[in-house]
Amino acid sequence: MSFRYALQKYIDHPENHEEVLFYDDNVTIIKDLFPKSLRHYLVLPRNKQVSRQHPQEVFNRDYDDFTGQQLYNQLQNYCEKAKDMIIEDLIKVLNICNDDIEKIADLKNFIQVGFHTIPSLSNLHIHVITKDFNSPKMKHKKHYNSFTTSFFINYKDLNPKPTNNHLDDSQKTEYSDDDNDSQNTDYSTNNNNSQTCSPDTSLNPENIIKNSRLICTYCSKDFQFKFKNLKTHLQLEFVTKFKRFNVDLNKLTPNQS
Amino acid sequence: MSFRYALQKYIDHPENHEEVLFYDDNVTIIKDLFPKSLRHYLVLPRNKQVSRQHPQEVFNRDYDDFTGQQLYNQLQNYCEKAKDMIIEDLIKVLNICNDDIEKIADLKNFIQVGFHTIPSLSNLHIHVITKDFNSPKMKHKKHYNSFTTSFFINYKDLNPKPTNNHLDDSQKTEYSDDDNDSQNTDYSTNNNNSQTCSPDTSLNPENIIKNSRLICTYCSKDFQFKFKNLKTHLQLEFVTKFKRFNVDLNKLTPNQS
DNA sequence: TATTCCGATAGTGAC
DNA sequence: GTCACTATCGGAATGAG
Repeated sequence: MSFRYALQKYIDHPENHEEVLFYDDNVTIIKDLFPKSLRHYLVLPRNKQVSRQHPQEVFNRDYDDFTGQQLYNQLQNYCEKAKDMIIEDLIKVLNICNDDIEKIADLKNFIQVGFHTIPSLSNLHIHVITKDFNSPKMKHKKHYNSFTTSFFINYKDLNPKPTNNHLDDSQKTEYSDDDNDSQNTDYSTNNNNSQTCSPDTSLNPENIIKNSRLICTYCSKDFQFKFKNLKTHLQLEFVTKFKRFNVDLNKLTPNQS
Repeated sequence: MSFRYALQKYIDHPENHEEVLFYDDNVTIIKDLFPKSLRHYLVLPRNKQVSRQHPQEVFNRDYDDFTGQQLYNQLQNYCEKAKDMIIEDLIKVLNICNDDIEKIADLKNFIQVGFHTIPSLSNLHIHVITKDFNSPKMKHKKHYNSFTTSFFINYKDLNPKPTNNHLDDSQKTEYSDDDNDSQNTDYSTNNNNSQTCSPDTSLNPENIIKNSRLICTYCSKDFQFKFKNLKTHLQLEFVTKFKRFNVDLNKLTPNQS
């Protein structure tokens, strides 16, 4: 078995692995073993047919026992569950009051959910990850850009049912809001395709993560291709964001409670 | 004083420095502090006017007290002296009999003399160096290619008096040999400009040492741009060449007797 | 874009 | 192309019998 099936074991035998946070017949939810942020979980559909799909097509076909739309809705619930698990964990770690709605809402907005355009691991997996990107395992430009450019596909953008997701304000209509959940979540990323590249290469997803400059997700500062500088800066942004909590920042370790 | 005048001290105060092997009013001869071969000496003209010349022009003008041709002839003698010093040193180190003409002739052919097209150090300096290029200080491609491509200007090719140096066999005539010394020396290098590059960049000396592939000077094997592989190979070639001498090869240390 | 190892490539600073 | 330091960029292997 090649490295491309490194996630298979969590699908086949979720009960055997420490890093499994939850499983049922439909999904396994694990801590990413190489977390790129303070919290970085993966939702793994266990259905064999689904697990071998590519992100861009998984919801645009039907399966033996369910439609693409049904699958989308089902997995969306598991993604919400993964988000909730992150929130619950952070509430504990950060000593947040359960009724501090503002802080909790802020944390929810600090989580993004979606796929990589070209995953290296073959088993379909959904990233549920906080947006600090402050982690020792965040080691190079492609790591960062895989979450902060259009290489990252937000889960919401894959809903096979047409919505107003892709319409700008002038095109929005009142009836378009029917099926969207009304949570105050923000899955958006810095999909800065507008950088000057030759047109052919900019369309290639591999080149997007290779050639996109490093833009801070907090403040949009451009670090060109100086990854170390970005790392230092992200650590500062992290401290700025989390120092208001009653906790030793050194104990905010990626995927560790 | 910037690093570009690192050699100035040997010109101003040759008596103060351990690495000075010889000096008189005209030149200082030193061991290169970062030898790129088993033996790597530098001949430094001490005349202020001469010291600030560029290699390509130094012999094509006249000076207050001598002509370019006179300077060329004078420095040629000092280069021969530096070569002789290397030979004498190696005869000792390698336990060679003084009457072993063959081995000594072979060593002479194993030394090259000349300039870098674009020296980084401003004081004019002539490299007198064995052609093994087997040294811990040989650290990257530019080091190697600066001695083995047309970036290296053989001293003989700078004689301002027209000779047959640049004529091919069909153009050679009997009168053209008048002023050349008749020693059995070979200053030639692998000036492989014929590698496929775009014409504009291949003419740029900086691009020659950057873009020329790494070719073994012993066997012409092409190592592309794999410098580490070349290093390993040069060490093997070195052992092959010197194992016939009665000496522990580990003691053949660059510029150390 | 899974990681890790190794090495090639590139920029800087040096007083 | 001086050196030495740091960092970025780039390829290859990775399994299992």
